[in-house]
Amino acid sequence: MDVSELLDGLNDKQRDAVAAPLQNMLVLAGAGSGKTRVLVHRIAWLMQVEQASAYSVFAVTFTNKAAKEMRNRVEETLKAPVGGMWIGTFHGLSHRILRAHHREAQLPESFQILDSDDQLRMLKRLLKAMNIDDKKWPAKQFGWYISAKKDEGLRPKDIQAYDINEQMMLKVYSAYQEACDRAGLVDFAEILLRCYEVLKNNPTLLRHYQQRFAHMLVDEFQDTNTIQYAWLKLLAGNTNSIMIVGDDDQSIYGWRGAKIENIKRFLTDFSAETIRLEQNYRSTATILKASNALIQNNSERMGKSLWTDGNEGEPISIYAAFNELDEARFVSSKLRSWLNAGNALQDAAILYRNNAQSRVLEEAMLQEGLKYRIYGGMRFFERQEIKDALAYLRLVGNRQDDAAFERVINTPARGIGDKTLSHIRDCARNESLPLWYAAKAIVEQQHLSGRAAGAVSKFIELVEHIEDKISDLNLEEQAKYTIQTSGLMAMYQAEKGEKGRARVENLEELISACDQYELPEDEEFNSPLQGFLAYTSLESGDGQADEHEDAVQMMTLHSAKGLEFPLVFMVGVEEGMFPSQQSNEESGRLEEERRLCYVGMTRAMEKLYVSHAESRRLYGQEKYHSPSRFLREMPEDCIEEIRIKTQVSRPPATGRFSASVSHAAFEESGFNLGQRVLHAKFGIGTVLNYEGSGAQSRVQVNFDDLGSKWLVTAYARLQAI
DNA sequence: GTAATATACATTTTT
DNA sequence: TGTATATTAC
Repeated sequence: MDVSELLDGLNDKQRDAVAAPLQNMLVLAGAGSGKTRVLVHRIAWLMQVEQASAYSVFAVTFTNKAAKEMRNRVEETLKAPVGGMWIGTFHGLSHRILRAHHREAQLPESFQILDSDDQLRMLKRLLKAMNIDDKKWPAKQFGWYISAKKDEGLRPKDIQAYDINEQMMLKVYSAYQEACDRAGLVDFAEILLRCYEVLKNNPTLLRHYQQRFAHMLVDEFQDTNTIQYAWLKLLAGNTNSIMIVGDDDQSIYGWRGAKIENIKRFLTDFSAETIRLEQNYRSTATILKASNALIQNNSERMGKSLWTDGNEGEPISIYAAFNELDEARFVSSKLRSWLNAGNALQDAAILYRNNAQSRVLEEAMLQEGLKYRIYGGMRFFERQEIKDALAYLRLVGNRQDDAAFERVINTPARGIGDKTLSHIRDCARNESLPLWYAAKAIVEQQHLSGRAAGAVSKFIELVEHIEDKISDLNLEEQAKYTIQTSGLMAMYQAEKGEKGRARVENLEELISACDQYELPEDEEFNSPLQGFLAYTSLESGDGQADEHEDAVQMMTLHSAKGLEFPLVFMVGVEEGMFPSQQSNEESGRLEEERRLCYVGMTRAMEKLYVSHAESRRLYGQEKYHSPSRFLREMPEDCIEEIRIKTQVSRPPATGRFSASVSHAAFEESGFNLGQRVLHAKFGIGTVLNYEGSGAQSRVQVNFDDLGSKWLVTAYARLQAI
């Protein structure tokens, strides 16, 4: 392959990054500036020009999807498979190191991974055992605390608890950690922290990896947290060249520990050069102009301004809806026109701030007969039936896995109730035994009633039988046999309705996933099953089928990061929704909300619609939100206010919460709830409610002509009739 | 063990 | 308001 091909079609800045000398580098890559392309070409360049071996390349991403894409594109570019190259997620790569050095990490060879759900169950169990009131101390809080501390690289011994609250947190953290260690379990944060510690405490090992990975690349660096940064720094050592790619303006995960300041820290810690990619190949000039203007309201930016040599495009359309139903209907009708104009639905996306907003939209799509696909939600390997099956397989491979034991001991129901279980738990705690061995001991010591003892020993026999039987089978047969013999299949087959059918299908899907699974050759697993189990924990499985069906994409703004669509709707752009209520001025999270808005806007390639609703039913109550400040931050010449044509025009556009009808005036005027009233524009209706006081009061009227759904806030010009 | 009823609670999410 | 989970009743 001709080396110059690697630089062809790149702009100057991209070329600078790809062909830079071996040094530490920050590529500040704006949205749509071709950063993946740069990363991929850089790897190819290292191999072709710098004679780097595939073994020396280490590339880190946050998601499996990104890792997969990078690998594919590298292979495409080099026109050859690249074995030996480490491309993966922070967790995936750390896990790989832990597997290879489980002894140094003080983990059993068959250690298993706890996902957040497992972690929560584990904590709940622990809290019960420790007699901690679940009401006063919710398990979730502990989970959050533990993960946050681990993300900071802190073990219980590193933490000083100054108040009672933290003392409690610490106590549970310690107990939880002990329980995990005993059971050979690691949670997500533990994977990173444990890997970091292993490397740090084993200089020889560290040197080995430092020497091997001469070329490190990191994607989405603005999302790294403390431990990830420390881990990278450790691996990079003093001599390796590391290229990080990121965009401080797209940092939207501060709430889960990401440290935006890691980018700046990198510049000093690694004395790195900065290259800015500001040419955008995605959006129209108008969309970019508005996005740039918006993000300029943030302080402490590293500074970057996107530009394009493309078309100006259409203005951004802003729609003020009466309420969330109107908003949804607006979106669906626009999508209908889009489809009728010969476009594909899958080229359109609806973005919202929180998942709860999807429902009304979903209903509107259904009504309009438009196919849609909602991102997020339950993933394949997180489903109940799948986790049940995996728990059997885990227990077969690792009898110490208490989490798996708890999950399947009475699934399907085999007459082992709470009482028997607490016997087992007590014994396990007293003797410091894994639950499995405690159960065995209890049966042997005949501490149980006949029936319970029978049930428990039958369970023990079952697991041992499965282990015995599947040892010579291939992975697919192992899964099949386990799902059948455990009785899971029968149990879900007996479950009636659509749900049961779907679960059976999922179990079958799991078996075929086993069939398709390929054990990575260069990773150290003691069995294919071991590899598959790790795979299911680290790769939650994209889940939904029908991916090829033409459908509108619906997702939160967060999950839209990295994607692009010709047509984008950003809905619910109201104060209190976006920026969200809890991200107000005092919280110090406003800038992150603004970045989120920036991310949303820059998803749009051709056309962007932004909408807000004047009234919105939220948690059973009608809320009145003013348009988001973000709307005001978009330059006027980039936007166009639109309204749909109905017989009814909108209420006055501005000052709508001010005092045309004050509370006092309203009462004085003799209006009552249920009163029939006439509005100059909306016609006749019934007064439903009025609330607030003085200049803030609002009157809600249900207008006859608008249908019962149209609850409109009428601000003035009401006449009693 | 399941079904009915009470209660809490409600950004954002990958691994 | 609607959902997920906990508790209680059968």
